[in-house]
Amino acid sequence: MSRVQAAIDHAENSCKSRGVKLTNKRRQVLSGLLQSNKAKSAYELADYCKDKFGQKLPAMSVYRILEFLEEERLVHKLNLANKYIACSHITCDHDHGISQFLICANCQTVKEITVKKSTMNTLKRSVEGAGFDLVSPQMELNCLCHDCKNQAA
Amino acid sequence: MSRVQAAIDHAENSCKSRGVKLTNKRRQVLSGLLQSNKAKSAYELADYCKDKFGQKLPAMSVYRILEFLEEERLVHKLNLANKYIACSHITCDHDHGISQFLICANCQTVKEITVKKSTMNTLKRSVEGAGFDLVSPQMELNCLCHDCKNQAA
DNA sequence: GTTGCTGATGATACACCATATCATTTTTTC
DNA sequence: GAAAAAATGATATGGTGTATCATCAGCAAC
Repeated sequence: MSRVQAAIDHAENSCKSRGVKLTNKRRQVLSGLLQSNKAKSAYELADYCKDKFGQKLPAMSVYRILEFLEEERLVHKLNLANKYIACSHITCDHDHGISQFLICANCQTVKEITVKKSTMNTLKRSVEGAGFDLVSPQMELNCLCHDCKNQAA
Repeated sequence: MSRVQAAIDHAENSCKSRGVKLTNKRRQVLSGLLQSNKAKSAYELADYCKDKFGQKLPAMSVYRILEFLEEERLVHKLNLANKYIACSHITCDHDHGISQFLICANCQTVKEITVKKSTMNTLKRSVEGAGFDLVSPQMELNCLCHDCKNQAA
């Protein structure tokens, strides 16, 4: 079974156990995100669904679907790029730590990493010392992946 | 002399020594950013200039001016919020470290802090271990300032 | 001083991301 | 199978940003 199919099956079960429905359209959008490791915009996903499944999908619906998938913790929104990616831990059963996103500014490839708790705690203390609270310890870091870096060189 | 005026004078000298011109419009946009500590969008700055100086300023010009001010290291662009702020170190003569931005998700107040070098190095190593390079070690952190947090409570 | 160059600004059009609103369809539930 | 709820469609609009071409201001050289 493909990695994508495995993730979708997992998502299906997760939704069922939470009493919500992974409808056909929602599955299509999720698969669009799963089949690559690049971040995609809502409009790109609408195009993907039209091309791949032959069904026109209005942008409005894609946004609603992405919102649903976010609530179910199946996708993440990357505010830095205004794009979306599948959560890389869909198939994990265990609770996972806080994700940090490395976004390649050139090719949009995204890698989800976990930063050591102690580093995040240090950061948190700096922030609180300045009179602010982190809304979410999820950071988005503007990067270049090594492929793009080597190409540029 | 007001804090704003001091910063503008400093910017003026800095531009002169770099052989570029801080024109009237550029000064107006910069003053729009300096007179508050909130992040502002290009369009908000255009409105500000129109209201305050009675001169219509097309968005296109504001973007060009912001680009100029960024190159002169007088302002920062916050990609997370699609807004801009004046650099909080305009009036410093010394070179300063890498800035991290705390952005209040509610009121757009921005605080520019410096994180310890060792913390940033740890982060950098994590990123490089994942096959990416930081384009810029400038992070933008989605926060709530304590004022907004207390209001919400 | 006027010719021509350069840098700065204006005007217009357009692309992309996102949401508001109301209509329609599909699915549940009884 | 009718009423209620959930999901999706259609349309309009707003915010951010860029591409492109035109115009204007300052300045150098003759």
